[in-house]
Amino acid sequence: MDPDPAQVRAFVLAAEELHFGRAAERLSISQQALSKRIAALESRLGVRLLDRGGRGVRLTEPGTRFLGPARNALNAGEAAVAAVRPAGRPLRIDVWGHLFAPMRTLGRIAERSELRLELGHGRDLPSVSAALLGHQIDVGFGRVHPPVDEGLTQRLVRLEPVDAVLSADHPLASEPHLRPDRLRGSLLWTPGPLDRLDFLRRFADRFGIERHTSGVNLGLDHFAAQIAADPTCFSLFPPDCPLPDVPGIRSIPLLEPMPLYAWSLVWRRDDPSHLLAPLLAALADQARRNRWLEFDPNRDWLP
Amino acid sequence: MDPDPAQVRAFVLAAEELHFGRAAERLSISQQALSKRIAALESRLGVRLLDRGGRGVRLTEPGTRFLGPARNALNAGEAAVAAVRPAGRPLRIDVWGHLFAPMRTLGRIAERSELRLELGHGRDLPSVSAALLGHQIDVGFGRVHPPVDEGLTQRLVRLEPVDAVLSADHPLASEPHLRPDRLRGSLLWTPGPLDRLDFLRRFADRFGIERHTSGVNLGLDHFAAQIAADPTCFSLFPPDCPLPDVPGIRSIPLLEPMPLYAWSLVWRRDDPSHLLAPLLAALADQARRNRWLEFDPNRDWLP
DNA sequence: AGCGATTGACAACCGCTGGTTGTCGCCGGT
DNA sequence: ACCGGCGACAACCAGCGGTTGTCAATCGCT
Repeated sequence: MDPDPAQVRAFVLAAEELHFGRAAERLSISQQALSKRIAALESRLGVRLLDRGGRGVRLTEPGTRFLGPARNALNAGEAAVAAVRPAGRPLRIDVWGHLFAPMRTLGRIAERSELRLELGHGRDLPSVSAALLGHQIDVGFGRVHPPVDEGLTQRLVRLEPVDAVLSADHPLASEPHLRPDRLRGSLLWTPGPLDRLDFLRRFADRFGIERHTSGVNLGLDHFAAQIAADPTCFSLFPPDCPLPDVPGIRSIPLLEPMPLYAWSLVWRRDDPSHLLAPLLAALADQARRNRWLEFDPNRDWLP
Repeated sequence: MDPDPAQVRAFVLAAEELHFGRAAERLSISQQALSKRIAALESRLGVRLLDRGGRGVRLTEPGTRFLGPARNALNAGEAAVAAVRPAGRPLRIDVWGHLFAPMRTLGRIAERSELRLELGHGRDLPSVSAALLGHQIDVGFGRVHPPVDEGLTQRLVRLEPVDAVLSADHPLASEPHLRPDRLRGSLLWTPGPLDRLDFLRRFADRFGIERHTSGVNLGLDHFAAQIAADPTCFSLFPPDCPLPDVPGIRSIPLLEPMPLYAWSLVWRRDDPSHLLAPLLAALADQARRNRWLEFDPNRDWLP
């Protein structure tokens, strides 16, 4: 019987990393799943491929012998699909909205499926809509607030919670979590003109919070430094996005309600390009696996 | 993502046969399953590989382009496992019992797993037991009647129904099925000395049937010719084994009760050879898939 | 030594994939 | 026009392969 390429790839990665956890990470599965895969491969081959000693992982002799042919087999497989896959042009996609790492979701999607993306950056929904209708891009990704332009469709693909991020000197800095209305005394610092940051505006309105707009967006490090320096300010930031390594900054989950940022895709309704389908499928898959679309009106807040 | 080798192999076979049914047969799966596999592969590649017209199946242009690399990928996979699989010696196995095609079960097993078997033929259980204990063979396959020799273990692997086979001139020849006791007027013809054909003897005893033994076993064609020539005789034969193409011969299912022939494996209890495990696993697998081990005492008869 | 952190294995659970059987529609030959 | 052969479609179900939760062993740090 043919070896399962998923198992073979698991072995190759484990052999490269010599570390189950990291190899699993690269496959974006759990360490346990990777362990099972390799165990299954070893049992099918009837040979131990890796020595798991207390001190890390090492290749056994048969493991060494297997590694090369295993890589060849994987390459041959990919060559086979490449032989039929019409390369096609990459999918042109523009991202907009809350400035911080808005495309890490897309980045992960793109590297896990074999989609080819060409990422751009739009200023806001209207500018991206215009680019779509002008055929400069194929898809837009950001927070959609209705009504969307005629001729465009949208689909919600991810609901993402946000943390409050504030200085270590802020009075609330040591709370384990916060109700949004407890931020009422603080100033919501927004890195850019507020009319482009619809979510922040609505958040402030909903919870009665004062806003302070700095004129210009100088990037993530500057943002973090600003927050760290001013104990009267705070801002919002997604928890699964690594904060820049600035001392004196805290990230605190918001609960009751938990504010959710809604990411959607927008595209021309009549787009005949078949490039979109794989992207939608990959996003739907990730959404299911990571429960990106769970919404409980009693628990969550959505502008 | 890597292509699933099961799907690729399905495509390669279908491309060779240009016929879904035959390709499915070679994979020993159903035609529907093969159809789904190929559809899944096509959908994953986003390309149609085969044209299914009313007049047979034909390769599309992308299909032609894919075929070669696909074969390479499969070969590379097999080369990889061959690189670690210690070839080892083949498993020596002896078969005995009711003379007709007793090893077609094993044959199918052997060709579907990548076991290497060395088939021999023993006269009866005692002779095979002796060969086992003398280390001339590793496993025996046949109908085991207790007590089995000290130092040997056995496992039941298949229950197989038997048909009555008789001449077209036999009075019961046009029945759709028979109760075994309706054969009481006929002679059970046994191709060989009855003491080696324990099943036939017990069958005759149980249903009160007279036996007639021809001295010597002259092979399957001779057997069929004998039966066809004598309308007072009948014998027993497994229904899924093709009868030789002799005119005037009928095979009729037996019901109420349905007699079952019990095939078992026998081996040395202390055999340290790891060669046995895959065989047992493959047989267990086939038994599950084909319901080889279903037994209902109200419906079936087992000597 | 003792403690905590790290790392892989094991168990329970579960949704989905890929198999099965049963049936249908289409095409071509007689 | 009918019949037979072949592939597609539908419904169903077991098992695989993933997840989370825990445990045991080892190593480094105090």
